[in-house]
Amino acid sequence: MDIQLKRGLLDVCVLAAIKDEETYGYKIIKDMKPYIEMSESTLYTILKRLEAAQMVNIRSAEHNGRLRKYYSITETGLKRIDEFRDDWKEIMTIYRFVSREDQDNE
Amino acid sequence: MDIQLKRGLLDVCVLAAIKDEETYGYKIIKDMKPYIEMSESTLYTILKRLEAAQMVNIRSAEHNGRLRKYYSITETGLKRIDEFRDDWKEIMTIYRFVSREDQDNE
DNA sequence: CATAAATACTTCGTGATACGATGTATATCA
DNA sequence: TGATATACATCGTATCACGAAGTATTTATG
Repeated sequence: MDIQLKRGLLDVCVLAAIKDEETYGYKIIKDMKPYIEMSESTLYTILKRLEAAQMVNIRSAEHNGRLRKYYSITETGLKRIDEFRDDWKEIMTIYRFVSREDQDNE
Repeated sequence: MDIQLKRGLLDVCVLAAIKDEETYGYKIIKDMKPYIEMSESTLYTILKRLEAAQMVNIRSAEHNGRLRKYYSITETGLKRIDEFRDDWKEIMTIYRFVSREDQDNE
């Protein structure tokens, strides 16, 4: 998929992946793969950004002798998903504008 | 609307605005205003980009003593709109992923 | 046992691009 | 006369997705 088209989607996708359960970076990438793909460098950048915006909480915990960072969503993060649903209405309007057929032919 | 969300949409919106009739920059902005807003600097950058990609043709003509640049869409430009429709299917999948409700509550 | 692959996270540099600010120039309107 | 609309252009900046590369451990695979 076009990289520019992904830009407004990725943040909210990651939030959606975290929404239901505390999870960690590597798992997020695998969970989202059927829907949208992103590189590791992208994901960890996004997670940092979401933390700075206080949309996720981070907890470090040992797993198999290694530290793993677990992410959970915050109220602000949930609000962000709701806002996306509002944006979606605008996007649908745009989509109809772009994909409309000419009145005359067909 | 979130600036990042617009990024993949703007190019194809401009193409859609040009699709039906030869038009010019200032008019495009006004035509699209109900659907999506963009600054003039953004629009003219996009038009240049679309020209470089041979998705639009440019014709300069005098209007009221001033030069005005008229844009029309090319085959490549029409193809770009079609490709966007394919991308749209992926976007819908992503939307469903983001906006799904939890299975348990509600 | 050695080597490869998977897991897990990090840092760095780059390229694409939307925008505000600013500039230029003419026409129209109050 | 001054403001507003029309019409296009240039420049610098901030955001951000990505590939490349690095670190380190665990788990196959031969």
